[in-house]
Amino acid sequence: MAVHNRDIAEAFRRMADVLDVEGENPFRVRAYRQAAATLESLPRDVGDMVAAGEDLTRLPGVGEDLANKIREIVTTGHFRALEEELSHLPPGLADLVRIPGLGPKRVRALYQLLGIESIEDLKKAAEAGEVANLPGFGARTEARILEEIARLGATERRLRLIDAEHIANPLTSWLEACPGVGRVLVAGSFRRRKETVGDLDILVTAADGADVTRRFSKHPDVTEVLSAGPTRATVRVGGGFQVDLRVVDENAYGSAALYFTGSKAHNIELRKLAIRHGWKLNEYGLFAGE
DNA sequence: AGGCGGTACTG
DNA sequence: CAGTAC
DNA sequence: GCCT
Repeated sequence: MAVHNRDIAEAFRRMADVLDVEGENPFRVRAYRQAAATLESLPRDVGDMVAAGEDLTRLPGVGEDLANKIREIVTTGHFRALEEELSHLPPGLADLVRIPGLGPKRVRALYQLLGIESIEDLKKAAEAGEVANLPGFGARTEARILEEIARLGATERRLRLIDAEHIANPLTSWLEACPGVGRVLVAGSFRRRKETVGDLDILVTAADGADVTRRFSKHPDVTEVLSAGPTRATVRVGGGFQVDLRVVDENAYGSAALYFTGSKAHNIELRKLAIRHGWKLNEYGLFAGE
């Protein structure tokens, strides 16, 4: 059975999760995730490239090492480095870092302090109220963990663009009518008109951000407030769809619109370009370096 | 060999 | 301040 | 881990 890009990407992601929990160098972890993303967006089957003897290191984020690992997976169907790493950990532990709010440090704390080895274990512990007592955790974190676990079963959370639009439009009108709000722009992948949208990134200009995020958090469609501060709020609306609201000053509108429209890869290239010119680019503007 | 994005919110 | 997310 |  042929190995496809998707399978290799999944293996690399799994490797990243395991290394993450093991406390490996975060940049090494990121390299696996980056390569996984490259493979998934690749229009060609990497197996064909291997068969044709093509140079895999030409792919962005794929160097000598990962090219060898891709070849290994394609030709043998095995990924020995992953199997090796997995033997160091309970098999279900690495899954925990996929729960939003849980990074490698918290997962290790759960494992060491409560012996939690899987999402199943975590669910039981959280239901028993044991998680809230851990250092760095609290009642709110515990509640959120349970919600995230419940969401995990639900089928893919991405929405088709048209469905995202039906959520975005009323929110946009509502924000435009909000006192103190100037411009309103739905940025992110929605603005890039991607086929599906994972969340909504709404950019707003206002002088008093805290007031806007506070009002927004009380919008009738908001079912859950994940965070809310003076410049940003993250909420979920009916159906569990995530909406990020960012508030910037009017004079940062242009750079914020650029920044929050992305894509992430595009932003990274732009930042590099700025650095090469001795400048610094962020969501607030383009500035002279240092 | 040395850098790897920069900023905001929670606990 | 550490951890996490974006 | 990759990239410059």
